Amino acid sequence: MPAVPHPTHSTIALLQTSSLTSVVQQELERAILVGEYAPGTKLIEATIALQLGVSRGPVREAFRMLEEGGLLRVEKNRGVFVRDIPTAEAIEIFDLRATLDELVGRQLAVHITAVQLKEIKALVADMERQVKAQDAYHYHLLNLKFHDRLVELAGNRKLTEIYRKLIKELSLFRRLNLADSWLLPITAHEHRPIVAAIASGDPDVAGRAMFEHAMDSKNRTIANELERATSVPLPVKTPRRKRV
Amino acid sequence: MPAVPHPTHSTIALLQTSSLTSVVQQELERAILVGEYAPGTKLIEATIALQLGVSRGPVREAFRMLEEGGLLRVEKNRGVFVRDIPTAEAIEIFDLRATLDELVGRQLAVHITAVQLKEIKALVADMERQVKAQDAYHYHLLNLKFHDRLVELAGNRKLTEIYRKLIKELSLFRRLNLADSWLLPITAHEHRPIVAAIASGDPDVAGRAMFEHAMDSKNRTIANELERATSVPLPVKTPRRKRV
DNA sequence: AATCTGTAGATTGTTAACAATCGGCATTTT
DNA sequence: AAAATGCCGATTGTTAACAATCTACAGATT
Repeated sequence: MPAVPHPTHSTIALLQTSSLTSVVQQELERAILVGEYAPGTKLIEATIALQLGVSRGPVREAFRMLEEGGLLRVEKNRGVFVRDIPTAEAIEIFDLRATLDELVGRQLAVHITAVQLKEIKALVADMERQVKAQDAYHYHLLNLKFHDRLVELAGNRKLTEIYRKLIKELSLFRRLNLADSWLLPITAHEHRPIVAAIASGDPDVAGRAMFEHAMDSKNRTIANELERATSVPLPVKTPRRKRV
Repeated sequence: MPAVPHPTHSTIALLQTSSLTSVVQQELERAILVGEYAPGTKLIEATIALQLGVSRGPVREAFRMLEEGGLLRVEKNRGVFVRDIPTAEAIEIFDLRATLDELVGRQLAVHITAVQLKEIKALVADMERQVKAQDAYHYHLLNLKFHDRLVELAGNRKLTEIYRKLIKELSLFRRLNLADSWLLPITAHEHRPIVAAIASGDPDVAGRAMFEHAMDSKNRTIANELERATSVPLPVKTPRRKRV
C-alpha cells in the first residue's frame, strides 16, 4: 500500500541500504580495527574477494572508501596496505583530539541534561568496577564508550564524525595496541573530576578538564612509545620499494 | 644507473601516481566545488564515464571516494547526488571550524616565523587591494588562500586535512554560493587585527581573534540565509567565550 | 661474487557484458 | 476518474575477462 516502501522489516532495510561494497567495507574496517589485519599488512583484492564470496569490484570500491577514511594506504600498481600511523602523526591526532574534547566539555557544561549526566556517571562507575576487577580489556572498551558518548552528547554530528575518524586512526598507531598501555588504567581516577567539571556548568572549567585529560593520555602514550623505541633495537624490516 | 627509478620527470611521476580513478575523482571534485554540478544534481555513471572517456569502473570508485569525502550522497539503486548541506549542518561545521581556527591562532602565536608572518601580511595587503578594486571574486579566492595558509602554517597536517574537508563541505552550503555574501567583503577589516594578534605572540589573544573572526563569518552567513528564508533579518548572538 | 638481463607468475588496472532494480506510462480495474 | 497492475527503457549492481605492471628468480655477464 505505501507508495513509498517503508523498510520496517530489518531484512528489507538491509537489502535497501547495504550493497556488497558496503558490506565489504564494514567487514574490512572491523577486521582492521580489531587487529586481524595488522598495520602494514598488504591486502590482496582477489584473496579478500574469495574469502567474502564476492568479485573484485566491490572489494576495490571498499578499498577506496577505507583509503579516504584513513585506514588504508594505496600504492598504485603495488597494492593496498593497512596504514601504520607514524608517531609524528599520532601526536598531531592527539593534539587535535584534545582540542575537540575541550569543545565537547564546553558544550556539555552548558547543555547536558540531568538524565544524560546520570548516564555518564553510570559509565564511570562501571569503569571503576572494571578497574577493581583488573579487567583491562573491558575497561578499555568502556573508556572508548565513555568518550564517544560524551562527544555524541555534545550535539554536533560533524564533530562526532570527525572525532570517531580520529579514534579509528589512533587505533592504528601500532604501539597503542601492544597491550601494556591499558594494562594500567591510570586514567581511571581522572574521570570523576571530569564529570564534576561538566556538572559544574562552567564551560571553561569543563573544557579545561577535558583538554587536560586528553593531553595526559597523549603524554602517557607517547612517553611509552619513546621508551620502547630506545630500549628495543628497532627491528625495522624494510619493504621492497622502488619509489621515493 | 639507479636501481630505484626516481620520478624526476613529471610525466613519469604522473603515471606512477594517477590512476583513472584518481583522475576522475579530482575532476569530479573540481567540477562540484566550482559549481558545475549544483547541489542536488544527480550524477549518472554512464554519462560521466562517456564524457571522461573511461569505463564505469573508475567512475564508481571515484564516487565512493567522494562519498566518503562528504561531497556526494549515495542512494542504493537510485543513484548518487551532489550533497546539499542543510543549514543545521552548516552551523555545525561553522562552529567546528571556529574551534579549529582558534587552535590555529594559538599555534601560530607561538610558532610562526618572521618570513611566514611577512607572507601572511602580503596576502592581507593583496586582499585589501581587491576590495579597493571591487573585485569580489578574487577577494574571495584570496580569503580562502589566507585561511588555508594559516592552517597550513600551524604545522598539524591532520588539522589541515580536516579543515580543508570542512571548507569543501561548506562550499556545498547552497546559499553560500548565491554570490551576494561575498559581494560585500565586510570581513576585510578584520584581517589586520588577526595578523597583529598572531604577531603579538600571545596564544590566548591570537586564538580568540581567530575564533571570533570565524564566528562572525558564521553569523553573517547564517543570518543571510535566514533573512532569505523569512525576509526578516534576525541578529544571531553567540555567547562570548573567555579563556583561562 | 656482484651486477645485469630477461622471463614467468602473481597482482593490479581497466573494460565490457550480464543481472537486478527503479521510474514512468499505458492499460486495466473498480 | 482514481487507483492498481504490468510492462519497458534507463540506470545501477555485480561479475568475469582482458591488459598492464610489478616481483621474484634463474641464468648470463663482468
